Parts: sequence; C-alpha cells; structure tokens
Amino acid sequence: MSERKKTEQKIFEAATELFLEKGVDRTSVRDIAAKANINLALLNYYFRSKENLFNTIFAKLMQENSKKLIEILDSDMSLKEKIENYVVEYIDMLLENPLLVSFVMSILHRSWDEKPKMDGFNYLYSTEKFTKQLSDESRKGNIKKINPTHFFVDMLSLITFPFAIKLLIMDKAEINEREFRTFIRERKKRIPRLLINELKIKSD
Amino acid sequence: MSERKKTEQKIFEAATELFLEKGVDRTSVRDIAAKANINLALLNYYFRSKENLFNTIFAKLMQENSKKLIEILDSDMSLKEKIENYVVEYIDMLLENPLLVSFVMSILHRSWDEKPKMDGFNYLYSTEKFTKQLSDESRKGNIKKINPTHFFVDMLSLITFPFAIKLLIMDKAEINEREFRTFIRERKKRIPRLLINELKIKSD
DNA sequence: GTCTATACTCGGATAGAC
DNA sequence: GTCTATCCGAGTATAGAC
Repeated sequence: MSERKKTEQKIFEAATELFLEKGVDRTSVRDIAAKANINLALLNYYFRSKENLFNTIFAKLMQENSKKLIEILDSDMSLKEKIENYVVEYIDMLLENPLLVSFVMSILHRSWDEKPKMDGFNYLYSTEKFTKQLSDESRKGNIKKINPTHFFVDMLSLITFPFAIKLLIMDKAEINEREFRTFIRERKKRIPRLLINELKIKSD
Repeated sequence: MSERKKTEQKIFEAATELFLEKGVDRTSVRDIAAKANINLALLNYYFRSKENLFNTIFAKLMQENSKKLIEILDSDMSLKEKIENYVVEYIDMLLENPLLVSFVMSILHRSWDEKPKMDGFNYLYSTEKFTKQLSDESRKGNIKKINPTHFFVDMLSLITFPFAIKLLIMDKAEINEREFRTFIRERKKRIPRLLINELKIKSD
C-alpha cells in the first residue's frame, strides 16, 4: 500500500473509531487528526471537509453491509423465505454494527433539516426483482394484491425504527441493554410473521 | 401580560417559526434574537441555552398535541376502535405539524449521539390502560396472547418511520410532496388492518 | 506529501456596564 | 431587563518551509 493510501487509511480509521465512540457531532476534526497522528492541514488535504469524510465512511459501511441484503432480494428464494431472511440479516446487521445505526440516525436527521444525500440507502431499495416477484405472485393468486411501496416501507419501519427509539423502549419497558437485544431478536420471528400474514400467502 | 412574559413570548415565537422554516440545526441563536428584535444576551437570560429553548418548545408542542392521543388510549372504546382512532389521529398530527416531525428527528438523533432526554415522549407511552385492555381481551380469548411492548413498538414504527424516510420514499417511488401525503393517508387504513390482523380479533 | 503557523468565519455563551 | 463587547470552540482554509 502506498504512503498516500496508508495516511488516508489512518485518518479513515481514526475517524471511524471516534465517530463510533463519541458520535459524529461530538467528534471534532482536530480530535481525528490527533488520533491519526497527523495534523489538521493534512486531514483537509485528503478529505476536503468533515462532511465529506463522514460521507465516505458511511458509503463504505453501507456497501460492506448491504451485500447480503441485496443478494437476498435478488435471489430466487420464495417470497416467504426472502422476507424471513431479509429481516433476520438486516436485524443482525444493525445489532452488530452500532455505528451503522448511529450513522443512519445522522443521515435521517440531516435529511430533514438539510439536503437529501440519501444515496447510501440505495442498497436497501434495490427492489426491482423483489417488486416483480410480488406482482407475479399476486397475479398467480398466491398472495393478495399489494402496493409494493407500502409493503417495503412496512418492512423497513418494523426493522429499523425500534433501534431509533432504543432508549425510549429501554426506559418505558424498564429493560437493560442486554434485554433490549433480546427484545430485538424476538422481532426476527415477529416481523416476518406480521408481514406474511398481511400478504396472506396460502402456502409456501 | 407582564413585560417579562412579553419578551419571553417574543423569543419563543420567533424560535418556533425559525425552527419550523429552517430546521433546528440551521437556525442560529443570532437568527432568533434578530427575529425577536432583542439581542443575543437577552435570549440567554431567558433561556439559558439553545438546547434549553428547544426543549421548552418541544415540550409545549408535545403537550398540546398529545391530548387527543392520550384520550383515545384511556377511553373505553373497543380495542379495534382504539387502534383505528389512534393511528388516524397520530398520522394527522404528524401531517399537520411538520415541526413536530422535525423535532422528533432531532430528539431521536440526539438520543443516539448524546444523552437521553426523551421525556417529551411520555405522551405516546402512557399505555397502562391500553396494556391492561390487551391482556383482558387476551384472557377472554378475544385476541391472541401478545407482548404489549412489541405491539406498541410495531404501531409506533409503522406510523412514525415513514415520515423519517420521507425523502427516500419520494425519491425511490418517484412521487412528489402531494403524492407523499396521499401515500401517508393510505396508511391510515393499512396500519390498523395490519395490526388488528396480527391480533386476530375474532369479532368486534 | 507532510508539516507549522496562522487566520477567517460562524455559532453558542457570558461578563460587566447601564 | 437589556445592552455591548468579548470569548471560546469548531470547521475550514492557506501560506510557506521541508
């Protein structure tokens, strides 16, 4: 690896760790430079801005983690299997990657107050094949006719939102971190059941 | 109204308007002071910090908007009616109050990177009566046995999350603002059906 | 490519005079 | 209460040496 790459990598890793530890907003570019053992000017030389650095990290994380999800949606599993696998993989991904949840929250928040920039989310929305499957099955009478957008939004909501209100859930249900993870894991069975129930698949 | 109250009120209103227009993060305390025709120091005299000002506004908004929702949950409607009414009222509330959505996003985001402070959410979680009703109906065999926390999280997720990913939905489904509102309105029927379906209420 | 040093802007917060 | 002036931290940028 070239010197250039090595330095870029150092900055990248320092930033990722700090973002994870302290959150994006509470991490300053000076912190990052210090942790990477370089100076501020150099950080600016490689990544023009903190925003850009963040986006780079986010995109990479998304890319790494989305492979499995895309594969599932594009596979030739049955609809039922697809839903079950997608939900499980997605939940596991968020459970194992707190940084990802934190980043998603950052993006969602920004998208409200600022500009779109939701490119990173493409991965969870490459649904052409999945959508086609829904309409095919519908035509064959195997499932109810359904609006694919609604269905996908339902699925994403049920999977993702509980992570966003983690603290609220822990507070109100009076559970700790460990119990929260158990709660989330229970949803791996619950969510597919709910969704498939809605599709009213007669048999699989 | 005293002079003190009048100034406080001016600041409060200016802040609310600006937060709505530009979003919380893109509104500076100097903007607020300017709009309220006072100076920066005075803003800090009344509200010790921007954070505190935000929390005050948020709490008031929540309090105002939560009445209907609490009434529904604490009423003596049937479970089915309760769910239907709750979903409709909640969605209408978010549709009519973009500031609220923006604020909720701010809070959720902060709760990840920073500290809890989710007091404002108490309103949507005063579920004692609702929970009791769920277990009563369950005991009587009218509905399936169910974990009330999961059920409530499902409901909140399905209602709230689509607002959080509004831009993503508009982008991917290729719809405009008006069509997004229609999409959301469709969910007023969809979500209760999904939830009630899960409860498997035999009759109402 | 990497460094020091320096500086400009902006936003939040405060000291101290009136 | 209300003001002016000031401070501090954070992001960004750049000049200039090595």
